[in-house]
Amino acid sequence: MKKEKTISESEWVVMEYLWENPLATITEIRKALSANGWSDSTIKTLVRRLVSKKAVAINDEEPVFRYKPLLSKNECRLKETKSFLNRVYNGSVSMLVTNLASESNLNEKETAELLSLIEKMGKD
Amino acid sequence: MKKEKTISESEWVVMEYLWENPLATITEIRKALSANGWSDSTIKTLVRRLVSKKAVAINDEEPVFRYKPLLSKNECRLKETKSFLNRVYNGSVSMLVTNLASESNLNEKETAELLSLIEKMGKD
DNA sequence: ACCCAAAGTTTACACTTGTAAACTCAAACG
DNA sequence: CGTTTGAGTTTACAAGTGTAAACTTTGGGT
Repeated sequence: MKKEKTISESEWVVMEYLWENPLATITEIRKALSANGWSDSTIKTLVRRLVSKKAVAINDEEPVFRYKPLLSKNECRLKETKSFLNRVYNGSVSMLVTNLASESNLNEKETAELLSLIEKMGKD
Repeated sequence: MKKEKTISESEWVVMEYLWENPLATITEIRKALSANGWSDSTIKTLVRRLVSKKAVAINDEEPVFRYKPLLSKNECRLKETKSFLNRVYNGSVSMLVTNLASESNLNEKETAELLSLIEKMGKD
């Protein structure tokens, strides 16, 4: 069993940026993320940790290093979604959606339609 | 700013049990959860932490202590769901559902219907 | 040729989480 | 009554996270 390193909340923010800007330099990353109130050091640490988790790779052809995500946004999302679903909703998509629906303002009929569609998704 | 103590993954398992069995005694909790491979001590620690996080209350009227959840499953779920949505899907329900739909086997038309329903939910 | 700022590396430190042993105290058993 | 046992409390300890300072090296400017 490998370790299955997870991406932490703060690290996600960095990943989001890298997904939008693959091959960014640190300067770029710093510029963009310092708005979050993070210091230089913090950002460097986050990037370094992502590299050591093999979520980001370093391109060191040129004088400057460029950082590139190794995992796609989609695969990360799916993984997170799955673990979230299991933890909070026993893996049941329909329960999740029911909850979302009840939080917003769908009426009875709409909710029913929604659920029947979800059912078609097969394994909830 | 209050601390916003969060319930960890392991603690969540304990909460699940308490939601099903409010006012359970430790012995009961232990019996039920030792199946997860946790030692006695571990379970006691988890319960204690939940108490200190004010997620669980102690009823000490009788000789034995009984533990009771202070937060409902629904409110915990909603809170988790919201933070998950923000973290992973920028708070967009429709993006989440799109992703779930694409993972299963909805066809074009079904997916479209699903999305239009989700749109009716207002704020994505 | 020399200094500085920025890139990259090392070290730090408190808090949370997973996991659990050790200790204390009272009730139950024999 | 003394001993075992389980409930509750204290202490432990490594890994992960948030957050960042300090140190080192090096290309660019003067």
